Amino acid sequence: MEIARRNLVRWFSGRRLVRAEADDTRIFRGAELRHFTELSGRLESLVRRGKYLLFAFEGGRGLLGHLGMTGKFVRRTEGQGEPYSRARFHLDDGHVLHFSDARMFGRLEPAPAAQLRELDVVKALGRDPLADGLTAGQLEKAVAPSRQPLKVALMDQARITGLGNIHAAEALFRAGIHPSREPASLSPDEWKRLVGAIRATIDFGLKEQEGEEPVYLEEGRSENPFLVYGRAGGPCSRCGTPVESFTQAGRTTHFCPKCQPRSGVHASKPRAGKR
DNA sequence: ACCGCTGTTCTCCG
DNA sequence: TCGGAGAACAGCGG
Repeated sequence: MEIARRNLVRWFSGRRLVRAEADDTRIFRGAELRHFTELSGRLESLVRRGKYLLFAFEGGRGLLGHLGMTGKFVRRTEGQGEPYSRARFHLDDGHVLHFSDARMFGRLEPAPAAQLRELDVVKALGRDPLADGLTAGQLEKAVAPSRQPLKVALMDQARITGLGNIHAAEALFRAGIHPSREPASLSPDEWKRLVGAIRATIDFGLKEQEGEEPVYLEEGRSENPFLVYGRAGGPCSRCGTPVESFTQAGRTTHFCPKCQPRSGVHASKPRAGKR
């Protein structure tokens, strides 16, 4: 999402939106299409909060954007097609920015720019490690109260925002902490390692995609760039032990059983009032 | 050809 | 309230 933001800022820089048009799909979340097609002019600001983008256009109009699973912004030239293009920004330099999204889990919801931060889904977001900074203490305060397994708690956008399934697994691997650990059981040193690992995971992801057009995991890459995600059955990149996977809250979690030992894991479901 | 997976929320139940 | 299951949707690989 941060790469998408940087691309959009660059593409819009010094240019004007001369025409916005789109297909009427669920990405507009029921809003009237004219609220989108009325957008025009300069992009005055583009702020990212977690996985959301807050667009502010000249004239006070705005958009709340989210890529969902398969959404992406791509730049094409006028007249050039783009598969699964759902909405298009025509710029005054002959380029067209497409919001392309096969599964349409993404969102491009028109709203007055001044109100974007007040939308419920935005207000509900926790601290953003990249935009706000994150200390070990802040991470602990946000995540330790969760009764969920640690990886699930890290993906809870109301605690800290921005981590999805891949980055949560990658951060836990870097920190050497098992994804099923009970958040309240982490030591001060583990919180410190985890916050550093989150930062390293984000930095790695940014560096990895720097200057690239948005790509899917499988496109344009011969090889999985992640340390543990998607490597089930294969050797751990650090110790060679076979990587394992299991399901947490409906998502697949990958981890190395040796680098991320099971000590301190949830017994199962901790019951209140145990002694 | 079918089945089971997929960088994400959101709602509906128990 | 919290947490799990299923839904929204379409493609891809085994």
